[in-house]
Amino acid sequence: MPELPEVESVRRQLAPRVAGRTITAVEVVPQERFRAVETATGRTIEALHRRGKYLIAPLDDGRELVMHLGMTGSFRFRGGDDGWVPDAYVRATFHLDDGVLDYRDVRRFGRLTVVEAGDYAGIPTLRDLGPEPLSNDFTARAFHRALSRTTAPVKVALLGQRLVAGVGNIYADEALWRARINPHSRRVGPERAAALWQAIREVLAESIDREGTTFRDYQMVNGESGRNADFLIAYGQEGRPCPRCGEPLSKVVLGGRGTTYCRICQRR
DNA sequence: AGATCGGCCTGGACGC
DNA sequence: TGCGTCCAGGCCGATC
Repeated sequence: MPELPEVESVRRQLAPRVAGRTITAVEVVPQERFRAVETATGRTIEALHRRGKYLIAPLDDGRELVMHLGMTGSFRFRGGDDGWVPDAYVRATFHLDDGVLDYRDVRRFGRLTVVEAGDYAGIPTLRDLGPEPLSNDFTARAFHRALSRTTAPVKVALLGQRLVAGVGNIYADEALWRARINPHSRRVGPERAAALWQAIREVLAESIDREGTTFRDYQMVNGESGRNADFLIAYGQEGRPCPRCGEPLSKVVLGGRGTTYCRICQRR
């Protein structure tokens, strides 16, 4: 499940290979979630940016190719030495002036679309996206204010993308464990908010350094896995002893998402 | 307007 | 072995 560190790792591998390249042809399965992608034909990709879990490629005509990997999306180049051969799960293919790039997505939760630059009216999560957690726009003070304005459980609020961009189920559980905050909490005071702010930045930065977490499906452009899975303390670790207090970690469903936490040292 | 919930989608794990 | 059921979850749209 690509979250910010995984998408950033993809961006870092993809950017040098697509920036400045011209799209000579596009093949894409006809689906609403791939709307207007074929109109990128003939355009040159100027750069590759990331906002939250979205990849955004400005084109040379004032539009942007916006990409979201969903749960199982990945990009792979043909003809490299990584052994990639297109399979039945390729949903789109970009023919570039110097190579062929496949978009593969088993579960089809991903999305590719072309919009006027900055016009995200049709992509509500991107339109309403919160600050980049590793930028100076993300401050503990503003994070606490934003948290105070919502009544949802803090875990659900973190997944909403409006308080902060790019946090998904893995890093929400990791950050809440690190900050000792109960995922059900609907009120988080300034000190605990500051601890969570710090924990979010730490878990994301550490995972980027390890090129992301491969738990099931995530793979990089070169087909390799991220190295952060071995360092997960909470996500997917239910029943294992909490490294702080030894209590077996509990699993509940919160906001429709599996949530693993320590009921002792993340007490409400 | 914000909170909540079901649907999308498919492979893999599990039970019988 | 094979079949059925459940689970994973980011986002979106409908409903409360």
